[in-house]
Amino acid sequence: MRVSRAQAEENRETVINVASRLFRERGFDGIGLKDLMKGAGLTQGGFYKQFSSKEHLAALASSRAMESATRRWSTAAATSSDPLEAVMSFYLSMGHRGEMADGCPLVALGSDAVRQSDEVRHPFEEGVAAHFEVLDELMNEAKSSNPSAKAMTILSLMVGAVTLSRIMGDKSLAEGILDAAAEEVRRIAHREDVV
Amino acid sequence: MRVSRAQAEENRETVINVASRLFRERGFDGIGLKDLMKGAGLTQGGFYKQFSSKEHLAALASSRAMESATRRWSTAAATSSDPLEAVMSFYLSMGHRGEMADGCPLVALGSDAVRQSDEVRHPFEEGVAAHFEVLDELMNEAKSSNPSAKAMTILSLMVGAVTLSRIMGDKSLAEGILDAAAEEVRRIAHREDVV
DNA sequence: ATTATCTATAGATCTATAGATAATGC
DNA sequence: ATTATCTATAGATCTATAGATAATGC
Repeated sequence: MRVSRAQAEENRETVINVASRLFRERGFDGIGLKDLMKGAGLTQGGFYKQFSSKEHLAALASSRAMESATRRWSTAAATSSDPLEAVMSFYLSMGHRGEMADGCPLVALGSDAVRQSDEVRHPFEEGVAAHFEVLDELMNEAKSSNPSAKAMTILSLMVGAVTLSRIMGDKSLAEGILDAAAEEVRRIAHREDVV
Repeated sequence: MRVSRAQAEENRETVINVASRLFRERGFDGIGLKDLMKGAGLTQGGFYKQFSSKEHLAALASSRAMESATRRWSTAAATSSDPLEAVMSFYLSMGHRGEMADGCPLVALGSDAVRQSDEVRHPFEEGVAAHFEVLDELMNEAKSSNPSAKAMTILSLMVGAVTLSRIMGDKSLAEGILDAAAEEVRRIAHREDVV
């Protein structure tokens, strides 16, 4: 029954990773501890030896999901000659629209996050700030402690577009929303700043 | 105990209205039938004489919330000399950011709606289409069966901006996101279409 | 000896139903 | 007589806890 300390740590990580997917797929209230633990190949009873509460796991899972999303943005940006196109080509795609579990947590859980405790909402807030930074870097915006208006606008547009796209059952309309957003992001990013 | 038929119908309407507020405030899973009925001054037991299931009430409440949101847009547009500014001045405001229960259902329940049954998701889909139409009318876009790219872009941006604004605890950043979105909406709406 | 995980369960809460109650409507 | 709403409850599920089990770690 007992496993090695290394295995136990690995199990804990697996639970967090599974939770980060399942919360995005079904919502914080849409999945219970029994199924979360089962997803990691464990049983419910061990949960409270690993985590202090479901809420705490939600915070850890949200944090991990947002970090993974930020990493996906900066990796795409770093490995392409056109960083913005690289980000848009996965984010504003029908593939991303259809993939809840591995997609952007801001889209999958944005409206839920607002209703959660500060402990759970905070990772989303940090993640948004991190996304702003990636955007400002890839657009070569002047370094500042505050995000640029461009970065705030582009992220709002991208998050909103995927959200609306998922709501629309009509596939061609869903795709139209993503394409319209992509075209607009290009204009915003390439516009010269005027003072 | 029994009330008149007219009063019964009025009670049913009250339950739907209360639900449309409470679902936005706490999420579909965040409130039970007991509290929903109590919000209308009734008890839990009468619920199933009025509605076939909680899910059905969620569909009715979502439909009502989206209709009310669409009406708010068209009323604002119809009673101002600058329709777009009228819509933006309430939608992209800190007041709207802080008011979950009466605010836009797309922001309050957007990510939840995607996970719900078609019966519940459908009112959101209809509501998005209705918002597109209001936007195209107030921008005097050529009448078409499909929404314009401008309408799709503007709604995506506005929904995304309020969502991110609610996630950010930092008030001045939250306001910055709304202001940046407003400025961009103006540019998009006033841009001449180029072919 | 310690401890990671298991089975089992307490206690709360949730949706849905059954049947009683008391007013309306014919 | 009908029926809108009430009280009461069934049955499922959820979070959290208790204590048993069997492997690790010293």
